Amino acid sequence: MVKKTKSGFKKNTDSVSNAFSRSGMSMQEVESKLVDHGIQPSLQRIKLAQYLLGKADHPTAEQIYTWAQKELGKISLATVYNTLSTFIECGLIQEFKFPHLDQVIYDCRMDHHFHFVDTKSQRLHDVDSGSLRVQLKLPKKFLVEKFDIVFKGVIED
Amino acid sequence: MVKKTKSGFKKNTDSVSNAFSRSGMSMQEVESKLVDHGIQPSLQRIKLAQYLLGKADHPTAEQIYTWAQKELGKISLATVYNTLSTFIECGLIQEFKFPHLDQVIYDCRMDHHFHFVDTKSQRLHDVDSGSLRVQLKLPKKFLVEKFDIVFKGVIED
DNA sequence: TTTTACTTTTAGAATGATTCTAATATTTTA
DNA sequence: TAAAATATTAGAATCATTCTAAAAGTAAAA
Repeated sequence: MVKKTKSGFKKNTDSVSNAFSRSGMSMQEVESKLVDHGIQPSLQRIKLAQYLLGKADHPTAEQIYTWAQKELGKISLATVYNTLSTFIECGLIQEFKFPHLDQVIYDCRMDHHFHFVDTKSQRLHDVDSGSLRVQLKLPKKFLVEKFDIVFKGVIED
Repeated sequence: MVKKTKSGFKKNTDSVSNAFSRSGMSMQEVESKLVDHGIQPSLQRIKLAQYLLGKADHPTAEQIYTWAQKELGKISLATVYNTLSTFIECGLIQEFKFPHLDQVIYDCRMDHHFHFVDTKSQRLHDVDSGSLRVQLKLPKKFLVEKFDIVFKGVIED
């Protein structure tokens, strides 16, 4: 379980490199963000959160794992999945599944938004919910609670 | 490969039951539909097409397999998947992947349409493309070629 | 502190949908 | 009919993700 703690706890920061000291959030900033979300800030969680919140762009679990291995030297793939589940549970990130991709992608944007898939690069771009208007005519017994949209296309150079 | 043939060919119709003689298409109708699409009408293909085109409602491969086993007595799961691929390749059906489901669903509607997921029953309902209007404001370099929408909600009794 | 109770991390096994492989059966063409 | 092509099959392989059960780490109680 992930429980709130009044104060953070000591971490074995021995093997911490500071590849990100210059980009994204600092360890401290990430740490308090985790605490804010009720997540105990272990080293692995801080590092993964740092990547997810500051550096990554719609990464897959595999990409996160690869990055984390470089960063931490050694981490279990199970930890990556466990941590991602925890982050999702606690509302730090969301996950998306796309028809064109057999892997889940993780997204640090927590607002309601959509995605554009560049079919050339396979890269994802965010589409703000404000840039979209949807009108739907259905029999009134269909009560729509939410909808997902994925746009596919190319990006002109 | 699936090649056009001038005429149909003999099938071992020995074990054919006619559970569907009263609903959906007849074997003959299905057979010519297959031929129209350049698909050699084997017994397995006819039966699966009969199910997909006339009886099934957004089935998964598993459901198709289960039905086919009852209908044909014996059929390989690989045949089900092979046949579905063939049907898709030849434009007889489409496949859809949904975020809420870990299996592909197969759809005999070939027009552009969308889906509504009833979160109570998990059942899918078709949404005609005409019942939807989407306005999108993106930077002009984003050239949208297509989009998928999935609506989620409940159906009032 | 020291003990005790939790929580986190881990390696590797398990799962489950789908695809692959390579052999056999069936059908078409020559 | 023989030869060539296509279809079907059982079972193995794949691959992302989840599960399991043990080991390591951390916090709170005594």
